[in-house]
Amino acid sequence: MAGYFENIQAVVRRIPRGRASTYGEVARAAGYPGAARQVAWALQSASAAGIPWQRVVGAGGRILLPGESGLHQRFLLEMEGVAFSGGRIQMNRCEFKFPYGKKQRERNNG
DNA sequence: CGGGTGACTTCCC
DNA sequence: GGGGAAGCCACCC
Repeated sequence: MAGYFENIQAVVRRIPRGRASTYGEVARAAGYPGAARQVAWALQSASAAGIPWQRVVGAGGRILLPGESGLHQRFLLEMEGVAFSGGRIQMNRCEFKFPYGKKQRERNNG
């Protein structure tokens, strides 16, 4: 059985270029509703190398990563075409919604 | 086992 | 829109 990291990473990898999702949504799509903090924890861990971590943001499209890391994240997102307005991502245009339902969730994890 | 921590979220003022 | 409170859960001491 895949562990926490693997499930979360598999889900994050599903987020297409130019789109973004939230910690809570990723947690839900990975099968861990309510584990938003663990998503953040998984991303900052060493195993996060190679996954599009920048596409995961806070509820409402806010970047929660503090300091320069946050600026870097915004830069990476703008580079791939994610639209910002004010300090937030325009989620109405750029949010990626995971397909839900049993089979589809298996696809997310697998 | 208990307590502190955090790239969270939601609700309420 | 800022700020506090509560709920959340894996990790580390």
